[in-house]
Amino acid sequence: MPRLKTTHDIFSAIGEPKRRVLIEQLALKEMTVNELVDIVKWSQPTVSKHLSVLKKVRIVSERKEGRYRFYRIQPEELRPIQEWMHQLEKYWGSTMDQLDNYLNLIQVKGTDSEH
Amino acid sequence: MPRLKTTHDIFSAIGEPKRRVLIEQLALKEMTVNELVDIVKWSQPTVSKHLSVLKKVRIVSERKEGRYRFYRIQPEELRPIQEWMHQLEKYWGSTMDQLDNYLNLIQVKGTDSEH
DNA sequence: TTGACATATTCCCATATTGGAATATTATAG
DNA sequence: CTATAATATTCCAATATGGGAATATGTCAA
Repeated sequence: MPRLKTTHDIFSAIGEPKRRVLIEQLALKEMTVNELVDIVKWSQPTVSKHLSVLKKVRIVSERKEGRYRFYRIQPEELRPIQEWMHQLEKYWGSTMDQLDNYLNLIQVKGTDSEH
Repeated sequence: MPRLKTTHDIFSAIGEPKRRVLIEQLALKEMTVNELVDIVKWSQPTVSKHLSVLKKVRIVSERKEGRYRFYRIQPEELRPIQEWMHQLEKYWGSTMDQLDNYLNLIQVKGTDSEH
């Protein structure tokens, strides 16, 4: 048998670098497709398509207003990832905890959203 | 221009469900390829290949011992993911923090590694 | 209404990805 | 040495993916 389907969950969604960039931008504020296009400098269809998969996995939601569509992050949807990481931490103790503390302490350098 | 390359970083690596299963198993203990095969019930080449990409992104390391190869998790390599999430949290305040607390409190149900 | 704007969708192509099967490689046992 | 165990690698086929270009859709402005 050939291969199965590629489930489109949160994990695979953020596997795409461009999608991460979109998320980073939308983390700052709700935005319109063209606003995003202006910022990231990709074609409008490219942005729309990526938004579409982000929408499918619920990490972004869409609000229509006239001919504009505002996209906004749904942070809770990152929960599965956090949970997954925490599950793993259970078996490692220190290593990741240290990181956690480190990060909580230093609230850190610039956003790394270089595109 | 057609498309570019798919950078093989940690994010895309854990986008694959099977790879997550392998990580979950290796989180418990260092293991051999065949041990993993016994557990997950996929073909040996399938396991080896996934291990190979996990190795490439450094989330697992390999220790040779005779004809056996022990694979082990390198937890620090999940750091970029944690950092990324934390960066995002900066802009959201409560939502994810609450989750964080919740998770730290209840150290939780069984592993969800059903295969 | 009509034209322009904002966005989504479709079609196509190049490439990436995964799994299976077969085979190569390495190392140990006998 | 040789057979076999443990694992990696190669080759192949099916499918998924992402981008470009063109087009469709919906909505406002004049």
